[in-house]
Amino acid sequence: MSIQTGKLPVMSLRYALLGLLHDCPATGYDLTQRFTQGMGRIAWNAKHSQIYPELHKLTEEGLIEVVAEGARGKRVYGPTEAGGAALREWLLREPEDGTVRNPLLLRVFMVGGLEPDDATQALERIQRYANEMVEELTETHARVTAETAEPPASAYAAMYGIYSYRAMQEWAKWAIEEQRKRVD
Amino acid sequence: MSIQTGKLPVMSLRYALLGLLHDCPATGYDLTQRFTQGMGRIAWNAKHSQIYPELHKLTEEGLIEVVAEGARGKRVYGPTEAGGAALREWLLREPEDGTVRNPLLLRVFMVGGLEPDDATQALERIQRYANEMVEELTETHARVTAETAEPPASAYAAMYGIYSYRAMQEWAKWAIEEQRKRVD
DNA sequence: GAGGCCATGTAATGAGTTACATGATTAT
DNA sequence: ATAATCATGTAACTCATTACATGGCCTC
Repeated sequence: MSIQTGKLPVMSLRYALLGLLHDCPATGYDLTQRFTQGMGRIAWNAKHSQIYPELHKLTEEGLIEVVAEGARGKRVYGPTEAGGAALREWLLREPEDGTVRNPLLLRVFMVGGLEPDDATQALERIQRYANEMVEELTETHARVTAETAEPPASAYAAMYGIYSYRAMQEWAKWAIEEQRKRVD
Repeated sequence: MSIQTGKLPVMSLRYALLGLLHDCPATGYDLTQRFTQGMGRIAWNAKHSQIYPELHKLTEEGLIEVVAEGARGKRVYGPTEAGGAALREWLLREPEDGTVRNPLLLRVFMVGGLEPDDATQALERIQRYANEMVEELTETHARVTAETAEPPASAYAAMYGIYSYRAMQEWAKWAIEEQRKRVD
């Protein structure tokens, strides 16, 4: 039993990869796609240039392994026993809340820097954006749940997105109302 | 008229700083506090080690200036005309949606990697966490709006947090229900 | 055979965190 | 006096993005 002295490194990317591979074995290319289409929009993103080296490290450490090979140097990875254990251990750990980052929100919280009319327009744009995202994610969720029986990370992510963009709509409505009050 | 070839650098930090200084002139120390207490939890965070150098750069570029000095080398910054213009320009720009990052969500979307019981417990923990956040942010919002007349970035951020953590509660309820279905 | 997608990798640069470092002021 | 908070800064390191680079496979 070891005593925790310093902080654990975050390294969420490796757990993101372990989690995605747990849902379904995949190539680095597949994982890149899944990031940009699914979870990348909601919780975490990574580019192939970061994914490939991380897959190598995880393989060296025995947390994942090549489960199939194919044309064009294709390598399908899956988690090992140790990898599954590492994932579970991370999931059950008390979640220290790491850094949150959302450039879109940063932008809208700054509307105080605009003239009231411009601010209202910016907020209305947010409403429209939230509408679009709810629609898009509703489709995504339907597609993802149709494909697989169990709800994997992407289904959870899509549904979370639906709830949270609805919240964004409500917030924008509230904020527009606030703006209206300020003008009067 | 120039044609955009490459991508614009993101540099959200500088706009975060410009926005916060627009709400109210502040020192690097103040800004650090505001990040960790307010918006840092919801949209963007930065440490003093990143803030101070950026304040220097912004000063060199004439976007902010020292509006007051005090004891202990204290320097209060405020935006210049050019800084205000740069902020407005950024706010009105079509928002390309930059990378979102939320380690907490990443974690909960991975509950597929757990046994049903453990998954349910993890989701219940999320519910409790969301409850706490709603309470905390309700207080924050009340305090922030009491202090200043106009709603600045921190008030918007707090209210957004309230809506979005309520969404998290609803999502967790849904996810727990899904888990229950899987067990049957 | 040409264009698009699949599939992998590395190098250079930029952004962010942790750790190191210092010192004045204020409250107890 | 001594601890907490105010206030600033730099250096080393890690993490993430962009750009560079290559080549096979598949469809039209």
